Amino acid sequence: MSLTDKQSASLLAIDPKLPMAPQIYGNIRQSILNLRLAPKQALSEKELALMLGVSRTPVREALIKLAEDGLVDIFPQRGTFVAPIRVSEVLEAQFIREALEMSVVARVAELSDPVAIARLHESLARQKRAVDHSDLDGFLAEDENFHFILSVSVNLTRAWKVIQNVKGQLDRVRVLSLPEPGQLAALYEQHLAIVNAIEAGNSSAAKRHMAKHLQQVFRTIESLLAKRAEIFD
Amino acid sequence: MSLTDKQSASLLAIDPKLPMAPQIYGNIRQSILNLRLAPKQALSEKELALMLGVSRTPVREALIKLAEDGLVDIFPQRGTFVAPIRVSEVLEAQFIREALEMSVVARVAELSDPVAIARLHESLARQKRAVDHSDLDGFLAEDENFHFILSVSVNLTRAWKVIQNVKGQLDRVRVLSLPEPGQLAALYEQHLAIVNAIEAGNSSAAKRHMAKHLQQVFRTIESLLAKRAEIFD
DNA sequence: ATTGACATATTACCATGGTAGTATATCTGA
DNA sequence: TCAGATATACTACCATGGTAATATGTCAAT
Repeated sequence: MSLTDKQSASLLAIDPKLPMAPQIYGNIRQSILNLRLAPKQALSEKELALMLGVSRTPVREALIKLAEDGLVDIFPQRGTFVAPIRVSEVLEAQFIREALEMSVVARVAELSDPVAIARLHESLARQKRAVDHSDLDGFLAEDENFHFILSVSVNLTRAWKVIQNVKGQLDRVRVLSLPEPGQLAALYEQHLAIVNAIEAGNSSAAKRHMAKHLQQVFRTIESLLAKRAEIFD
Repeated sequence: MSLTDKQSASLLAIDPKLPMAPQIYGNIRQSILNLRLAPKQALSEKELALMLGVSRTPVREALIKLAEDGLVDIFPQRGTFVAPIRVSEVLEAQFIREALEMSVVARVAELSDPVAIARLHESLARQKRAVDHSDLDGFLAEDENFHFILSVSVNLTRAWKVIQNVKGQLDRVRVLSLPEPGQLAALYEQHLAIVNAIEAGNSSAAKRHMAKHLQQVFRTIESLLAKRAEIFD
């Protein structure tokens, strides 16, 4: 199927004053993560450039970065395709994220910075509102922000970049399971437990709750493998 | 100072049959890591392309990737420069590497795969030879391989990529301290302790030795900050 | 001597054309 | 009907030219 058929609406928001390559990257990335661009869908430089109203060069740069994220596969002289969801890569992304975020949250608990804790509580309040309104997109954005606050509060911006990169593989799986009832509330409760452990300065409890939180993905994969086999490779 | 003056010899090994951008990336990266390209040195697309006998496009792609690694700073419409060694980024790279490699080595110890253990012993033997011959470059290559074996033996190739990326920040510091006498032998002993813990299936001991091993960088930074202040920012 | 305005040079960024390599469709021969 | 050869279309990759933004050097005015 051609890209143009299904995609023309969402990919048009490019501000010509700002650097184009990062905008294009974010644009395509979002479309891949929410599965509007399906796994194995072909992505041609030329067609994307035409749709976005830019030249092929910044599109190419965006695709290269997506390939490093493992979200697209580039086959030289053959084509570029949205990467299928590979279970092994999802599990590895989970491994990396868990290793990093457990170390991060331990450090946050050790420092026990009041400003950071206040920010986390503000985030929790916004999450609660999203849960109560069943605002899925709002919750997802705030979930991202919650984990961002954790890393940045202990000055680990590079670690956050790594987490964010591998998180792409996980988000693509999670978006398939989150609409199920009760999921959002469960995630909120886990975040709350993490913050409570941080506030108590209990780093080992913080790590334990974080691990439990992140390992949600295992249950998700299991149930999806049966239902949506076609999007896996 | 111009690039052309000091760099013409080392940057010329480009094979035109293979994709150029990755070759250029590795080429420049190596030169930055061994400090032949000094921190704050200007790198212009045009000049690098001229020296390497290629066009500016693949050079640009290589520089973008190096910027993501934090090894160069790109200032749009102003110039691209070798990044100064920023202590905060070195420490964060250390944090990330430690979090990941401790989780990796724990998994290696839990699996206790005989093939992996054999490979690690072979690597140790090569390291021993390099130490006995005071072969610095040989040891560095085998050190890289040793850590590579750990990740790959438990199928964590993406984790290895992340480790390798952040390791750049650490290598640039380490290359300044490694020629000191006794350093190589100490690293070998630490590798040996790690393998022994793995062989015993003792994952917590493996983690402990790995942490001690990696934290060598703290002592290095301390001694360098005094002696070579000009390469820090 | 110092400051401000202006001209020049240099930069990264984007657009676009050319090329070698690969897949697919079409044709040929049995 | 089907296998193999050929032509066509498509791809990512590289080369190169144009452009707006920034830095630097020059010179006049005070």
